[in-house]
Amino acid sequence: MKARPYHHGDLRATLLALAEATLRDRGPGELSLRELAREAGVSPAAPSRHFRTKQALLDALALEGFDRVTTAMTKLLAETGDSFAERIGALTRAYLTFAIANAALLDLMFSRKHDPEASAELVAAPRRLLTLATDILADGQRQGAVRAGEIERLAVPLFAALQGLTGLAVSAGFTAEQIDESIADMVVFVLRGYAP
Amino acid sequence: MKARPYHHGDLRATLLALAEATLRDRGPGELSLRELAREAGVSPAAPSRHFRTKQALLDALALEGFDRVTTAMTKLLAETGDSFAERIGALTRAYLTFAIANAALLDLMFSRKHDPEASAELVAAPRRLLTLATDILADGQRQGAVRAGEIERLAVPLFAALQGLTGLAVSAGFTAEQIDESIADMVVFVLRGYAP
DNA sequence: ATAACAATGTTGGCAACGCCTACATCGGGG
DNA sequence: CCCCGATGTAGGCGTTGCCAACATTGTTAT
Repeated sequence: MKARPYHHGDLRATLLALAEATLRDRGPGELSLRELAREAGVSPAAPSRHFRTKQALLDALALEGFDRVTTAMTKLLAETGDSFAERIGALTRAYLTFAIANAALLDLMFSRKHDPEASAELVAAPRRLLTLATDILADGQRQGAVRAGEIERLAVPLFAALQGLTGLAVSAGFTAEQIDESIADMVVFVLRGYAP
Repeated sequence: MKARPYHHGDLRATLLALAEATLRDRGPGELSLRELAREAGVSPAAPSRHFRTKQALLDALALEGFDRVTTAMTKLLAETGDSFAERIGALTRAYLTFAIANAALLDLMFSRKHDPEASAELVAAPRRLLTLATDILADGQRQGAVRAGEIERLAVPLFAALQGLTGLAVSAGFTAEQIDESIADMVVFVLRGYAP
């Protein structure tokens, strides 16, 4: 029986979890591979087995973030009614909730700091998120709640408003009440913007 | 006469200029005080006279960015007609133009990495930018182009859309044509959203 | 004039960091 | 049973941000 086995067991997952914790409550600048290794009780060079570079770890973290947010949102949207207004509200609420609970992670996800052509996955991940919204818009068009037009182009203001709202809510430290208000306002704004 | 005088002359301004250049074309991660000093032809510790810490330099850079964008936008707005639609269009165009030309700088300005309470200036700087927009909204209300409501709250979707659009345009690498399209779309969207 | 002074830049050094190469240890498949 | 790939360790290189002590300059007061 060893106090500390030579092999860690699941270093990769442990590192990702520790990294996210550090990211959340100490900021991205404080994230150091060596310190992660220390916290995991492992040698400074061990993480390199799983992430060849620090950026690789950040990319993996971002990818995990995209997975989490898309599954969370698809799940919530599945439990939501079919009306365009309802779905826009659910979309906004879900995204804003995630953004506030994972501000630093979201920053990381959209920071254009990933290597030039990045991993193919990191390019595809945001697209799945995007599709969630374009699908809602397409449904809205079928229901007559959204005016005609090319979906991809119609979607731009929606993305922009959503992404911008999260930034605002986080950086301004919105209270729960302000969040509710801004979601309601945003839904009204979007419904009017897309009305035929 | 000395080839390199002991005193630099205007190290502070030089450092800021070099830092912005580096930021623009090599990214924020590549910004090193020592390298800036090297490029300025000065000893590694010299910058500390003007910026006690690296973050202090970044804060100064962000502040300068806010100054530049607000003056650019106020100037452009001064040359613009009085109609709400015109002013919203000019606002959007001006901000988007700046954002695309100074993507990394804008990132820095809104990165919530500035020290907790930051310098008072860094808190006030975004507010001046914000006021530019709220003033337009207030004018719009007087003209009857904007529905009634508390300005600060009404402004949230506008800020969100504006800020989000810049992020989208930069990260997706919008072409000049796409930029024009998205500005037009955004104006329509906003006008509908605020119509009484 | 000149002495005191604050501002500015230099030198040297510290600890931490990311990353690299070579080696050690484990566990599972021939 | 043994070998081999996967995983972790050891040690080291070059760089970084930051600090303390010292040097140089321009100004200001006497």
